[in-house]
Amino acid sequence: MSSSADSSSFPGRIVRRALLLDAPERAATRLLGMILARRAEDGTIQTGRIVEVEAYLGPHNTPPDPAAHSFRGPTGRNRVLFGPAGHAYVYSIYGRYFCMNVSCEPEGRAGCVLLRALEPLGTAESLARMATHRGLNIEPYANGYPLADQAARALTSGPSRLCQALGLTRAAHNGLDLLDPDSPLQLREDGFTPAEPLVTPRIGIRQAADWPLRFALRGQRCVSGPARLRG
DNA sequence: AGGCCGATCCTCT
DNA sequence: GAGGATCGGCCTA
Repeated sequence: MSSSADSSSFPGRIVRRALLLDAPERAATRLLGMILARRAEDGTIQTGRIVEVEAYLGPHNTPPDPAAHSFRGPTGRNRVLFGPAGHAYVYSIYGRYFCMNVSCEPEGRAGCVLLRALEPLGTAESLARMATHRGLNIEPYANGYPLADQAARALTSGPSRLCQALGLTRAAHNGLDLLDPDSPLQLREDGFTPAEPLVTPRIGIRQAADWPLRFALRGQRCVSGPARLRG
């Protein structure tokens, strides 16, 4: 048998739910440095370290967050946000992409954290799988690390890129408990301790465009956005 | 029933 | 730096 640990089990250990039972700004900074890990139906896994996030506030806040999907209360699409902390909220955008959030706060409060970028992790085989998911040529990934900066960014720098790389869809992943050891999509931690994050306004929104709710790890190559927002 | 628009990405200039 | 793809969801009527 030549099944490497990488392709059969997730790295690190499951995150404690208490870390996410909190306001989105605090949950967001705690998510930085954690690992998002997905097990595909064929048993392979794809993983990345979270390097950029954005907080979206629930409608109970004053003032409420007009950029949040929960702004106008529960709907069929956003109901996961009003449920318990630590679940995946995956939605489709522009008809062709998905974005993924982590719900936070106690049940009834709809705060959440958008995952905007990952540093890809894993073996060459795993990186190549992510490249295939992204529709990229696997050749730059077939030898594993070190990955060129440009190749790493092409994989997982951006909220919809990371969903593509990990094969995340609304149909398969929306509502999953990220802290359940049997879940095919989990949040893990491996002892990585990030420094104080860069804090900026959120990207790509029109409402509340100046609220400082984007958090990124300084010096991380996969952080998205224009240079001045990448630390 | 219909219209509008987006927490994006990619291509081209 | 700008524009197009593409469609589900939410709002108005």
